[in-house]
Amino acid sequence: MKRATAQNVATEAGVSKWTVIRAFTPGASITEASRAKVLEAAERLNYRPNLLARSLATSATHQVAVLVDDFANPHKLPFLEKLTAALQAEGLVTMLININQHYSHVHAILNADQRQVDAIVLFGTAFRDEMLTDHKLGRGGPPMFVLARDSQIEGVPAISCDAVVAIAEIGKHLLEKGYRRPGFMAGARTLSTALGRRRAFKAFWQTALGVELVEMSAERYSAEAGAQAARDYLSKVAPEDRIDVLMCENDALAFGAMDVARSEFGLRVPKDLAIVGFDNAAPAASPAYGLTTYEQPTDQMVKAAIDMILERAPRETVNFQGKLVVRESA
Amino acid sequence: MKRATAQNVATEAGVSKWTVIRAFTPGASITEASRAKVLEAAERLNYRPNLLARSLATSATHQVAVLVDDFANPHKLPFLEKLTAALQAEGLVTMLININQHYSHVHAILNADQRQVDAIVLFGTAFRDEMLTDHKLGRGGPPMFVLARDSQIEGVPAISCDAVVAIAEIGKHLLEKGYRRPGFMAGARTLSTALGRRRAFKAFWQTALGVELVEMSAERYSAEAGAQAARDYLSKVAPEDRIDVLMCENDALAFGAMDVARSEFGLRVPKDLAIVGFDNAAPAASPAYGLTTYEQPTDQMVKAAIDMILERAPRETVNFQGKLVVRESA
DNA sequence: ATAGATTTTGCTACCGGTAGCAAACGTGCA
DNA sequence: TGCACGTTTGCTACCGGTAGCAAAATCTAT
Repeated sequence: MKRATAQNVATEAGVSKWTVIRAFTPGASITEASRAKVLEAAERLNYRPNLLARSLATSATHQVAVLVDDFANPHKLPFLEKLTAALQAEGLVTMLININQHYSHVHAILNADQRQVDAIVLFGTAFRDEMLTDHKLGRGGPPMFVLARDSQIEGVPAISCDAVVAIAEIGKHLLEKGYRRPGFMAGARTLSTALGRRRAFKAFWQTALGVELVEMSAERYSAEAGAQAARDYLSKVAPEDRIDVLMCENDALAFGAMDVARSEFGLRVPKDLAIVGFDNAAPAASPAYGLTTYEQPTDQMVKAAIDMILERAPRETVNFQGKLVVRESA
Repeated sequence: MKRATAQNVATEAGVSKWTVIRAFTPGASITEASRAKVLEAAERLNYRPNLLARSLATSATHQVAVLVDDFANPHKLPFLEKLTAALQAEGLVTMLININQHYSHVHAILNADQRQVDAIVLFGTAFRDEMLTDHKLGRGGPPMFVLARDSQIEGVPAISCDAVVAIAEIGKHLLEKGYRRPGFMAGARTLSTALGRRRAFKAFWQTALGVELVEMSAERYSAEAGAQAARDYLSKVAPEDRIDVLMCENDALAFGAMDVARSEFGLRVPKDLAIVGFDNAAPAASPAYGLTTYEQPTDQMVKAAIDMILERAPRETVNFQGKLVVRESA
């Protein structure tokens, strides 16, 4: 049984298909009598308008592609929740695209473009700038935005949390607490400049105390990778030579690092090793971790993204200020 | 600058638009010469086919709506990762729909239907059966599937993890460990029958020892809600009257319960109170929790869902067997 | 009753592809 | 050279809507 079309309903109701359309268009010029007649016929035939056809005619799909590559970060889930809710509140639908080895940004952007999405949001994905600048992906396609990550790319505005301000606040807190031998754990080395946190943290200690940062890097942004990186460092360096505070590029890494420090090396956090994360993911608040971390203003960021997508705000990079969440770990 | 259409490319290349289409259709009847000519013209005009128009003509969008309402459960993220990856591997795209107070199942299903999705997956969402049975949503629309939850609804097959088998395994383990006073924490009371775990757990103890289950329920499926439910119970019941093992409907609840038991009531887990979860979410493996839990066979479930969507397998309810993951907490 | 204004309805053309048939083309063989 | 045959190309019709104009119907005022 095929679905009924406006034409079918029109025949059933004894009017033209344009009258049917009008009955379903709020504010259209139509008499109550015809509207009622049409709606009744539509009900009988179980008619539901075809949004695909509408999108084709109006060239607006009200679909937004959201690219994600980092499903190991628990912080992504509530963020994604807010993003989808906000999009839906504006009548937009989320096309969730999983970027991985089998499905690159190029794939994703090409596909989203051909599906005529209204916008493409790179939600914290790790990409090389060349990919977007070299490639012809930019021209003529839907507007692109980078959310929760930096972007230096012309024409691709970023909506992110100001790393310099955040790191300054974190650094100040650590300095006051008396930590003097800082370490930094980055995820996915080649792309870690993406967040600017490493750079800012390094610069902070350089300026404040003239000390050199101990750097380590995890394979990916996940608790397991963070655990492994911490394990490598701790088993390599003698207790007396170790850092006294470890800043992790995000909470996922910090959870892994804290687990290893405590359970495999018997270190007390923060007494033997203080740990700081970034994102304020849910487990950070748990007494099991009590992780000092930095909370991104996700509500503001989501709102800003939506405003740009809908052209209610200029499409240019914006940085928001988050807030330090001090807990037991540092 | 508008996007180029097949007609534009045709004019540019000096052929008809059907020849252009053929140049982009694998296996179509076309000479190498024309194909080259067309591809070159297409390149010049930066032509990209419009999948919306194709979908309209072929009535296949290769889009699958995935409904989620439970973003507080960390288990959802890796599961969603697998699901999207598997869909993408089959050329399907995920329309992620966030079910919440402002956007009901009815909204979501109506919208997805009008967008002509190829299938709708209710991914662990809590819905009342009447909603799907009463409503005309079923008829004529895309096929619907329930993933990671039970479904008694005619025509809406479920792909889930066998609760009876799972609970039997968990129960057997707890019995062997010597626990005798079991408690169960459900999420979202009105819908908790959805998972069948409570029922199975109750029946298990009834049959095995003839003991009555102590039941508590959380407002939602989240760590916070689990914490609150545990707090209510522990502060109400004197230490000597308490249960000795608490089975939580999912890990999110278990994390909250364990946090409260340890940090607010000073209980040792599992000595004073053993705790069991369900899902084997990432933090369960962390030494900070060491949660004994049950792992759903997500890979199998995803594969089964895809097979049903693509009609490679009969569209009927299937139950898979997961496996018990024993850790320190019980 | 009638002219004029206003509302309602129907129409053509279009969005950008696909399906499948018919005509044009090229080739091999008698 | 002519014909049959297979391949390539172009065509009409269609998918299910929208835009905006023209015709028809209704309303208002004289």
